[in-house]
Amino acid sequence: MNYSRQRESILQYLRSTKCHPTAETIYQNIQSENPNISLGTVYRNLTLLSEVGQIQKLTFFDGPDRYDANIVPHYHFVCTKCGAVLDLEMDSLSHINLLAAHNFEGTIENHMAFFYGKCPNCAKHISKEL
Amino acid sequence: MNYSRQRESILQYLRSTKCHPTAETIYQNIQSENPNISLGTVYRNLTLLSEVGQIQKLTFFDGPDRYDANIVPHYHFVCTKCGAVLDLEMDSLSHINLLAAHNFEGTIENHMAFFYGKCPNCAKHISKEL
DNA sequence: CTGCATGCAAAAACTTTGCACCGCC
DNA sequence: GGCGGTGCAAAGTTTTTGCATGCAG
Repeated sequence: MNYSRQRESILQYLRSTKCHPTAETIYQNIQSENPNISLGTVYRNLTLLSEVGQIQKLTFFDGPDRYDANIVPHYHFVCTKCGAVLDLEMDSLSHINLLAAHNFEGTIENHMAFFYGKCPNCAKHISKEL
Repeated sequence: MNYSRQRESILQYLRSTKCHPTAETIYQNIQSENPNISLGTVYRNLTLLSEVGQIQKLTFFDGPDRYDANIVPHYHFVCTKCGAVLDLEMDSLSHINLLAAHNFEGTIENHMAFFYGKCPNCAKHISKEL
């Protein structure tokens, strides 16, 4: 994989934020550094980087996929009110792979999990309204 | 919500199968009963039914969303080889909500999880090849 | 009748891809 | 120079929506 300024820029941006941005958001935020970059290039590089494991692709219910440069296993929270995606500080749930494998004839390699509810901000506002 | 033959048909079909079909698959399979039904109607009803909690929408990494008439909490397995989606027989992991809530200021309402690996069929074929 | 539901087709939303050109090594 | 990467635009895929019409209550 050759060096490319665009890919570098994407990776830098992704590492600089905890927002789990979408391809579109990344595109907009690196345009100052890469005035001529195209959205297609952003997608191509995001796909590439996640294939080689340098970043992680996050797919939730709604909206476009999001990306995360934090490849240490961790879990995500999605706010059902404002849509924010946050990292959760919690231990690995690797034990649940065993639970899943228990009555299963195939092999369990891994799992994907996310949690949802109200984020700290929205929870605060809701409690005020009551 | 008024009665509609189309919605009834979608629900019936979904309840008759364990395949977790996509909107497209549902559409194709109920055409014999509903020759003039449109894909838009299928989507509209699937959205409606999942909003009122009569069915469940499943979003995985790739491909279109899938739907499940089994609304008893349960988990899914996705085969990384053939793409099959299977139900897992395992207990609820509701305890993981507590783990997630532990260092978190917001509220955890629920979680979504799926497991991936090789399904019984693919696992069998792979072990033969070795 | 009144309003929700439908069929149809267009469009929206998101992502991938073909192609000619460009830049890394 | 060769090969991988890019920009651009077109096309692909999945889902939603506007509108006129149809059916349930």
